[in-house]
Parts: sequence; structure tokens; C-alpha cells
Amino acid sequence: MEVVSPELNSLLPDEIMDTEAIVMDDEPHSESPAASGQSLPSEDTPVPMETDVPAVPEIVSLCSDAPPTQLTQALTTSTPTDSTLCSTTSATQLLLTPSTVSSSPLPLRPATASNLTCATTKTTTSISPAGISLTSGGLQKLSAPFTLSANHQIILNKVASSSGADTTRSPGITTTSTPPGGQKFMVTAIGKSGQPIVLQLPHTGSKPGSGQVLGEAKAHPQHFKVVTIGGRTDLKPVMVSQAVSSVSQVSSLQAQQLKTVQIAKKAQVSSAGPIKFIITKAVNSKGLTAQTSVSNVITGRVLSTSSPVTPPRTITLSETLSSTSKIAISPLKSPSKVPSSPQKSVSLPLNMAHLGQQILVQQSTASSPAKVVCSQSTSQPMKSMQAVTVGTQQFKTIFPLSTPSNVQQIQVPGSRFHYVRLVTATTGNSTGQAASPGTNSSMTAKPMVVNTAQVRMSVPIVPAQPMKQVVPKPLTSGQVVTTQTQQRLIMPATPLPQIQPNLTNLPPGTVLAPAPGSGNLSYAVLPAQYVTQLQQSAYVTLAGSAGFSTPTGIQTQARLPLNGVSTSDTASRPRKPCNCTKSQCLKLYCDCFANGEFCQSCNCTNCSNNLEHETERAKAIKACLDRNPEAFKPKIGKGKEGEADRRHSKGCNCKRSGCLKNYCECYEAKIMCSSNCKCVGCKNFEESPERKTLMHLADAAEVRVQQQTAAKTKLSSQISDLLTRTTPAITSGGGRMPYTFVTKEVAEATCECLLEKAEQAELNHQPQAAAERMVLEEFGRCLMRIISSAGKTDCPSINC
DNA sequence: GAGTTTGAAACT
DNA sequence: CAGTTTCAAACTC
Repeated sequence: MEVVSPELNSLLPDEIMDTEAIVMDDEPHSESPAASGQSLPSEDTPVPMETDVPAVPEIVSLCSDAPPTQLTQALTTSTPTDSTLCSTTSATQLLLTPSTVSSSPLPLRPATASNLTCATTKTTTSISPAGISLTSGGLQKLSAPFTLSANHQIILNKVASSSGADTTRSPGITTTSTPPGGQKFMVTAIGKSGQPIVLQLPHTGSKPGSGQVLGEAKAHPQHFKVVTIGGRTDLKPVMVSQAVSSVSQVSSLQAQQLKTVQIAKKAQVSSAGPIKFIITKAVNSKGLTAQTSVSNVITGRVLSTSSPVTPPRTITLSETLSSTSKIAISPLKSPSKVPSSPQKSVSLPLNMAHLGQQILVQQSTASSPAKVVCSQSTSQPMKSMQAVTVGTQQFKTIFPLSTPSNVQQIQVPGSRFHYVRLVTATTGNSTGQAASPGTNSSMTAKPMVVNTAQVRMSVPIVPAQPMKQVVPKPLTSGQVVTTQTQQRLIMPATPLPQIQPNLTNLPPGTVLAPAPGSGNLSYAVLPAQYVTQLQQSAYVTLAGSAGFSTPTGIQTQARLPLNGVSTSDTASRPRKPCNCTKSQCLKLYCDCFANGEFCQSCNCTNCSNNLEHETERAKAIKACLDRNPEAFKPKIGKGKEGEADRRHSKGCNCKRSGCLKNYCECYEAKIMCSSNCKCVGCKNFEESPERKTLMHLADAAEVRVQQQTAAKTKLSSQISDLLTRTTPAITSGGGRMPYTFVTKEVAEATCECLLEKAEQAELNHQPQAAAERMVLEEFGRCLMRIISSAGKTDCPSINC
């Protein structure tokens, strides 16, 4: 099992949660203490979370009664028949995916509830036609998972966790039930302990939901209802897949460090049933205002509610409206940060034409950073890209990768970072791909032709903590090990006020080195220009993205604010290529690296500042941050009112340049030295005559350059215009241009005429000016004759 | 273009 | 923290 260490959270912004590999359990009901214990996050290394309550992965999944062997096969192999893949979980998320329509009413049984275990590492959920069992992947036990009332209500009764470690963690319940009517609903509830959650089911006619055979196409669209209850701040992804297969997967999230919203995508493509991807945000465990937004997805039914703190609650399931395959992500802002922010839901359909799938990004709340983790499972290695917008701004960008990687870009509103996740899931993977803890992935399938790898986004939880390389824990025994390679990239690009305090220390890139046997998970924080790099291999920009400017200039790299120059300013200029030879462009000597950029079109040798050396780059970043936590911060702080207040944060140390050469960082930034500087013989101050002289010279030179440039441009334009206007004469007239008649003979004749005029003037003792005038006039006449004869004859004659 | 100068970054 | 070394850009020829 892949485990995200506590460091991971510290590396990534709070707004985006990441989930680790989906835990695949070879057994439907894992009760292995060892596994659970291993998967448990270390208590000794608590990572500050966005919420005060330590996050604990809580997963309640519906497990089929099928024999373990059957389940194992279903989980470990990605079969087209698997219609449901449910994974995920952030700390207290519970995901349930009903995969099949069960004819038996109220499939949930107390007997299965007893199967709930505390094994966090293993959680498997599947629904068999015969019934539904619950397997708790979380640390908590559900002694009485829920009760079913006569009036189509399901009451979830949260019971205090059995283990001591569990008691400190917020409870979360997610359950799925398949009512008799074949309707399915999902409940993702993370409420307070001991508080029941009541779900009211709509009265639907029971259908003969006979047990369906795996791979059997569903004639009837599945209805899913997702209910999010609770007060947790964590985003809760809920994936609902078409109720085709009887196997669903639930990966338990290792724990407390991960706040994640995952979009599990099922590799399976179903021909008939509607596909629903629903991601809801988990309610705040702290009891703060929890907002849950659930986007409507295709035929599924999604119930969204802003969950107040106090359960029990009765929720009425509502119909969803969408008609196409979509993935809905509704990242919610942390209630702790914005307790009372009105729920805001924005759906951004992503047209992934080449993938034949759409991703719907739903934004639930405005300001709070959202944590979104999207995981995709696929039976076939593919390339997929997803763009997820978190926060107030939305954007969509699809990056077709030349590599078998998935790119998912997330922009957090107000953040200067773009978060882009690259997921490389290649090798043949089973439906139950290895997933990070807390990741819940499920795919539905129909319109979605093929799904690729898991896409995940991560956000550091610990503020102001430098990015660190995180090595996921190796998979534990008994877990499904996949050969799938996963890359995770997080790209900073745009400002995000909400999380900026946490991101200020973020290095331009971070790579989470894969742990042995962990499936080669890697994380990277990349500068925005990385997006550009990716786009060089042709990209598809999704329309309809509001507030997101798709990078169009391939050569232009977005840069972090450097030397007080705004990003837009720097971005407008072509980046200067570096010439590093010894530093591998992994030290601050390299401007590219120092600016958080990848080397691109540089002259460097042995460069490691690129995607191919993510690990090295991450280490270098970490090293730089260890030396100086503010290494990647702009050196020139922008003053309150204009450039006058701009000053170098550290100041320069010039000794011989007088701070009047570009050696001086202050001078280079076109600012004057300040008290921060330790320079000797500084001449870079306001009243310095040397500085003024240099400035004047520089201005004059710049003016000259501009004039020359303008003149060249104008001349080029005129020439171009002339050629454009004369072109018709060439083509339409069938003749040649006048100048083509200036043959050697014509030129000689013209010269003779001119000389004759000059001689005449000389013989007449005319002044030089008059002589010159005569010559010029004669030259004009010659030209006129040449031009006039151009269209008459091929051999114009010049006669004086 | 090669060589020198310079100062930040890295190292001790 | 200070001194030294390394490094790449800036500069000079």
C-alpha cells in the first residue's frame, strides 16, 4: 500500500488534498491488524491539518457477499465488467459505491456490519446482487452502521471508534444503499460521533433488480444519490459508477495527513448506463459550517446539502440533470477558514474530446482552498488529462502528453500557483489499481471511453513549511501491487491569496520520490511554465473556463514574481536562457531554477532542471529551502506605492561595481540600494550623479533602440506593403515588375544619360547644385521611361 | 568568442 | 557567522 507520509501534507497546499494510492485488498474483508496498523498514520508525527481534528480515513464500503476469491479477482483485475470503482478518502471520508442494482430490499445487513474492521489499509467494497456488506476501511468501527427505517430512510449511527487511536479521529461515514427500486444512493457522511444520519429515500417502485452478471450492460440507467453530511472540511469525493459490476473498490486512506478529494474514474466503459462522477466535500469534522456541493451528473441523482453540524438529518434525494458522462468535483472550502461563506457551486464541464469523456468540476465554495484529489483507474494504459479548478476561479486545460501521463491542472483562486498533476499510469492495471490512502476512485463508464491513470492533486497542509520529498510507504503484504507508475505534479503559477502564506515557501518544484514497491508515485511542484512545456506537444484548451487565461505563448514562460517585477511583466519578456555547465541547473546559480522555471531553450549542459529529473530537482529544491526557506521568494519586495518602495530583501554586497553594473542585483532590478545593502562604494542611490548619468545614457540608448526598431518595423511594413500591392501587377498583368527591366544594358544607358547631363552642365559652367539637379532630373526621366516601357515591351530602350 | 570581472550562492 | 570556494552572469577585449 502506498502511504503518504506526514511530510506530504507539509509539502502541499492545504487547498488541495491529495490522496494516495488506492489500497487494494485482495480480500474483501480485511481485518488484518498488521495491515491496519501499518497503514495507520504515525501518531508521533502529527501533521498540522487544516482542521484541528486529526483526520482519519474512515471508509465504509459496501462489500459483496461474494467469496473472497471472487472479490479479489475483481479488485485486482480491471475488467470491463467492473462498473464501479470507489476509492478515496480523506481523513474522514467514507465512500460507498453501489455497483449493482440489488433486487433485495435493504441489502445492508447487520451481519455485514460486523465485518467492519479498523484496517485502514485495506478496504474493499463490492456489491453483489445477493446483498451488500460493509467493510470499514477506516479506523472506526460502525457497530451499528445504520438502520433502515420503514419510510425509506436510512439512519446512520455513528459509533465511537474502537481503537484508542480512532477515538481521536473524527467519524465519517459513507454508505451506499441499493434500495429495492434499483435506485442507488450514496451517502458520504462525516458527522459527529454517535449522531445518526438519516437519509430519506424517495419512494421508488421496486424493480426486479436481479443480480446482474459482471459485464452485463445495464438497460436501465442507474440512479445515484449522493448525500454528504457532516461538518468536515475535507473534500469528499464520491464516485458513483454505473451499477453494472458487482465489484467496487474502496481504498482506505491512510490517514490523518491526507485531505483529499478524489475522483475515481472507472476504466470500465459501459455502453448503456449513465456515468456519474460525483465528488463531494466532506463535512467539517470540527462542526464548523460544512458546505457540500454536489453537482448533478448525468442521470445520477445527487443530493447536496450544506451540512450543519447537528445530525441526525433527513435528506431528500434529488434528481440530477446532466446527461453526459461527467465527473463532478465540488471542492469545498474549509469551513474553518471560511465558516459562513455561502455555498457557491460552479460546474465546469471539461470537454475531453480526445478522451471521449468530460470532467465536471464543481466548485462548492468560493474562497476556501479546496482539496481535490482525483484518481483514475484504468484497465488500460492511457493518456488522459484533467483540469480541475479549485476555488473561485476555474479553468480547464487539457494537456496531451507525449508521455503516458495524465496531466491534471488545478488552479486555486488567488494562488500564484497552478497545480498540475501528472499521473502516469501505464502498465496494465487492474480495476483495483493501487491507490494512495484516502483515495477513493471509481469509474463509471459509459461515455467515458477510456480512462487512464489516477490523477491526484496535493496540497501542503503545513503552512510555511518547505516542500519536502515524501516517500510513500511501500505496499504492505496482501495488497495489490500494480506496476502502474504514477506521477504527480503540482505546478505553481498564479496567485492565491488564501493559500499564499502556505505557498510562499513552496519551491518551484517538488517531487515525491516513489517508495520501493509503491508504484513509483512521485509528486512535483512545478512552475507555471511547465504547463507551457507540456503544451508544446499540442494541447487542447477547453472553452468556457472563466477566469483562466490559457497560456498561449509556448515560448513565453510564466514566471514567479522576480525582483519585484510582476509576473506579467516577466512573462511578457522572453526568458533569458541560462548557460549553466556545472550546477546542472539545480542550484540558485541558475536563473531558471531560481525563478522556479524549467530550463527551456537554454544553453545549459547536463541540465537536470526538467521533467526528466524530477527527483533530483525536488531534492535540489529541498536543499535550497533548507538553506534558505525564502530562497524562492522574490528578492525584490514590492513596495506599497510603486517602485520607489521596492527594495531588495537582502540587499546587495557589491564591492567593486559601485552598484552601477548589472552585477548588482539592485541595479539590475532597476532599484536603488537600500539600508539592506552591504555594498561598498555604492553609487546606486537617488542623488548619485553617476547613477543619473548611467540612467540617462541607458534611456538614450533605449530610445535609440526603440527608434531603430520602429524604423525597421516601418520599413519592413512598407516593403511588405509594396510587394503586396505590386503582386497583382505581376500576376494579373502577366508582365514583369519595372525593376526587372533595369537590365545591365538599361543601367548602362541610364548612366550614360546621366553622365551626359553632367558633362553638359560642366560645359555650361553651371554650378554644382544645378548640375546635380540636372542629373537627378535626368535620372527621374530615365526611371519614368523604364516604368512606362515595362508594360509595353520586354526590351525597353533608354534614350536621353 | 575568449577571457576577465563580479557578486551571489554554496560550502567549510 | 565569517571566510573561502564555486558558479554563472556581466563585462571587456
